[in-house]
Amino acid sequence: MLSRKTKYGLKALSFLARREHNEPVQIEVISKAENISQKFLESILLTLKKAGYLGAKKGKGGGYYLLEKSRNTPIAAFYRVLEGPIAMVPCVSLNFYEKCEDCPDEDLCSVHNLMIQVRDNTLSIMENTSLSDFVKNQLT
Amino acid sequence: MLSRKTKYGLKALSFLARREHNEPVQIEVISKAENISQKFLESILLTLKKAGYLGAKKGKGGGYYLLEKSRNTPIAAFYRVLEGPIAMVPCVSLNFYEKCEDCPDEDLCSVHNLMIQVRDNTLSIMENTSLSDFVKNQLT
DNA sequence: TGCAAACTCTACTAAATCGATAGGATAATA
DNA sequence: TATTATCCTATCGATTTAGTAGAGTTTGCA
Repeated sequence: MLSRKTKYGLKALSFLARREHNEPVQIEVISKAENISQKFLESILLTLKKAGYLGAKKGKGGGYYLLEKSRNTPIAAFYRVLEGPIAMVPCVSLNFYEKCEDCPDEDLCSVHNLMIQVRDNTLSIMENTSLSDFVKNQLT
Repeated sequence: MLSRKTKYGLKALSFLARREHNEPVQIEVISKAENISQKFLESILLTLKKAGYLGAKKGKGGGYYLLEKSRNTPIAAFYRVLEGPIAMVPCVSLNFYEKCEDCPDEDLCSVHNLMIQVRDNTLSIMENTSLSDFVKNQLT
């Protein structure tokens, strides 16, 4: 299940990407447009900024803005920052690998082998969908 | 992320399916073979029994056994019983659908549209992998 | 009949995570 | 220097997770 954090983060990115110009938008504007608790969104946008996907400007006329390169960034990248591993089990994670304590041999674990398939499929979608693509199939 | 409950449940099903005959196996045997806390496994197997995938026999020589039809049951079915929805967001779930409060129009939500793709891909794997298939690619 | 084996069921708990909220610090603008 | 808006830390209640404890029930067997 997607956490609200990730969902809200993607919606906010989507909101910013739908604008033609990457100009600062106040948190309040995004939170109202997307029906997200403002304080919660605040921390999410900060995370995305620290990860290098958003810029921020303080003071009057300030806000968060999309960094141009983020338009070509795959959703997988945002997902990893917001949610963590894409894999359903740490032992098949590419970026967050961890061995299972209970499993002596991964190659013989049926769960492991199935989850590799699931990961590959999910990954192929998330890696091949950029933020621009993500936003493309909708109006406004 | 897969919960331990689901992971253990699938491992236990896998253990039972790897045996040729569907004869009762004590919880203790499964828990030791698969390195699962016995008490925890107890409740998981009970769940799978109540869902109609396992049989149980009490007393000496008793234990849990696989119902033959479970061999042809897709992993998706076990997953739903153990973990819940396969979809990452309730608004794209086939079996556990719920509308998002924050989303006025699902068709215009980029998260919704992406998660439909992810769901379809994951589903196609889990619906097309039976317990027998699941176990096929391993020894012992 | 009675005992032991094994599942059944209810209840409880410690720890972690989630989804926020509060409030002050910092920086930019006018 | 006052205002605006992000930055940052800390806290919190509710829920979920991963178990544990222990008594109850059914079955097989001597």
